[in-house]
Amino acid sequence: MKLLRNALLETFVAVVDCGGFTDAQFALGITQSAISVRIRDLETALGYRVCERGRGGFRLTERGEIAYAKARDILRSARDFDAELLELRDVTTGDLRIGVVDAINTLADLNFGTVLKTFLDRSNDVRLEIIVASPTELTQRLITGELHVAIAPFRNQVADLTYTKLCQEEHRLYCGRDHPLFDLPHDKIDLDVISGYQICQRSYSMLVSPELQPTDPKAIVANMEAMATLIETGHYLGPLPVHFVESRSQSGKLRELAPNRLHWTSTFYLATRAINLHRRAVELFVEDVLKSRDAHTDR
Amino acid sequence: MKLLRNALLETFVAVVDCGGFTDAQFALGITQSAISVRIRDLETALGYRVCERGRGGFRLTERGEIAYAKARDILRSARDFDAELLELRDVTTGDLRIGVVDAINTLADLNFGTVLKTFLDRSNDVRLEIIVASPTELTQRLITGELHVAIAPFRNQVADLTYTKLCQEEHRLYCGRDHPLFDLPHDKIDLDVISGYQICQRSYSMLVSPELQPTDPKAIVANMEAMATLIETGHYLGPLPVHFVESRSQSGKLRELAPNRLHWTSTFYLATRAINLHRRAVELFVEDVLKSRDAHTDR
DNA sequence: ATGTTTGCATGAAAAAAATTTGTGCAATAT
DNA sequence: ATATTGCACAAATTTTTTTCATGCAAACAT
Repeated sequence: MKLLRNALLETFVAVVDCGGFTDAQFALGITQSAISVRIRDLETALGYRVCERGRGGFRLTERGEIAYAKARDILRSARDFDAELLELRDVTTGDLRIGVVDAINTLADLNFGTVLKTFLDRSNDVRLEIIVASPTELTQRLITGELHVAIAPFRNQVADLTYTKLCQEEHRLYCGRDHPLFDLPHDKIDLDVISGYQICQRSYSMLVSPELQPTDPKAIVANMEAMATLIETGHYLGPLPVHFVESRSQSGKLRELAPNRLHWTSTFYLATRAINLHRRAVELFVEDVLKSRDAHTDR
Repeated sequence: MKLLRNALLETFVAVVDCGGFTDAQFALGITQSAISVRIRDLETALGYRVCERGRGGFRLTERGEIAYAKARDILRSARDFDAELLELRDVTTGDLRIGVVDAINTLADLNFGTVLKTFLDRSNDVRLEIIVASPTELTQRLITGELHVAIAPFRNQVADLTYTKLCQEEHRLYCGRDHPLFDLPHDKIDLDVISGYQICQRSYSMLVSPELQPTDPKAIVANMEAMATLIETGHYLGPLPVHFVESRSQSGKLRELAPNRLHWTSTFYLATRAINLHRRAVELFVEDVLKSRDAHTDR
């Protein structure tokens, strides 16, 4: 059911997403002719052309770009609005837009997969959307309402959001099989030795201790897989979450460096805007996350 | 033109505002019968009853109350959305919702009336809405988007809003004709004498100096007129803006107390959310306010 | 009590709006 | 040159919305 539907805007967004009228037919379930009329009506109402189309290809106009962005936003709000009104009865429905950082699957203490399963097992008709991004970006998207909840190691917490501590993640420094340090005895490896080599940085985190912070890192990655790949080249040292290394049974390909001295923990939080808790779907998901957390800490 | 119109919700809100179907006919320009069908459709879509109606009177249900509040909010957003898209061509249109504190008309350095006149003289088709409330309330409404701009002596400024200094307002302490202090010579009046009498407080401001702050004030008002009225009873002393007293030619009815020692100034700011400046109407209004301010400070 | 008025519901008819069908046109690909 | 693709448009059709006419029940007046 759609309460705050709007054919014109939905058509516009669908057409842009499909890159033209022809494909949007199937997405919208109406004929190309109807689409043509709708876009014409939209443009008449707005008083300007939103896109160039025809055999020459499909392209948004300058104003069309702005209108598209705004239209997508308002349609998202409209979906959330619908969900809020519908959830006044007891059904759980609407969007649930979750943001996470990457490599969260193997975080045992969180057990993201199980949480999702628990949530979905209620057999509700929630439309799930999972976005992977950096903590900074997740914060931004929470504020704009693009996300309902996010799970990440939030370092700088903003006032508009509420954070709930979830679990710890342990990071250690690794090197690959081809790296000079791979076969060196433990007692020969100290901070001085390590700091002689290139360290690959995580773009959004400041995990590595200050003394190892290279002034001008030669490699920066925004993804855990990419970090592991770079380390495996043997050209870089780099920090990785322990659970990530173990789960990939890469133990043979990577070596921990100075495990006693070099390990950092980052704290994972669940973040959300208070207003989102009015949404039943959000409330239930948060409940599931916390239940999972407590199940782990109780042991 | 309405782009993101929604007949069902608009009908619902209109019906609530009109207190029933019969009056809403004229507000909406459709027959009572059509309204009946629309409300029925809305309730079918939502799955619950939003209001009780009939000869017994009109009353929102519990869920209806919530739905009404949400519907009004989303319709407001929808109007703003329309305006944003329409203003991509060069017309200035849509809502302009301005918040001010009371007794702002006589604030000469601001000249609110002239600013409004300047704005309206552009003969645009902006729907103006002016809300009078306390600074705290104005701040709240700016954040929720209920207001686009506000002019008030904002004391605690929040991060989400941007403030621009406008002008100063001078306050002094006054007493009414029937007050014991009205005829006392100047040199007999000092802080000690004054603090022996009841002082009427402005509910939202902390203007009166700490030493005169009664621990348990006997009178609190949230309105300048009310403050003046109370002072005129002769039972209270109270602070008033100088321009306010002068403009009402109340000079004879009120007396300044210790004008040299007891005067406070509050600073007026223009506040807005950065996002609102995307609206042409808002941008132009802000421009007008600042132009008026500069015209005064230049002299 | 009884009749009247008020406020809303409902079915049928009418009006309005949106969609499909069928076709044409222009730019591109073959 | 011919076929194809992507869209526009007019007429016909379907769907939705509104009005009209009427009914009903609760409140009100007498």
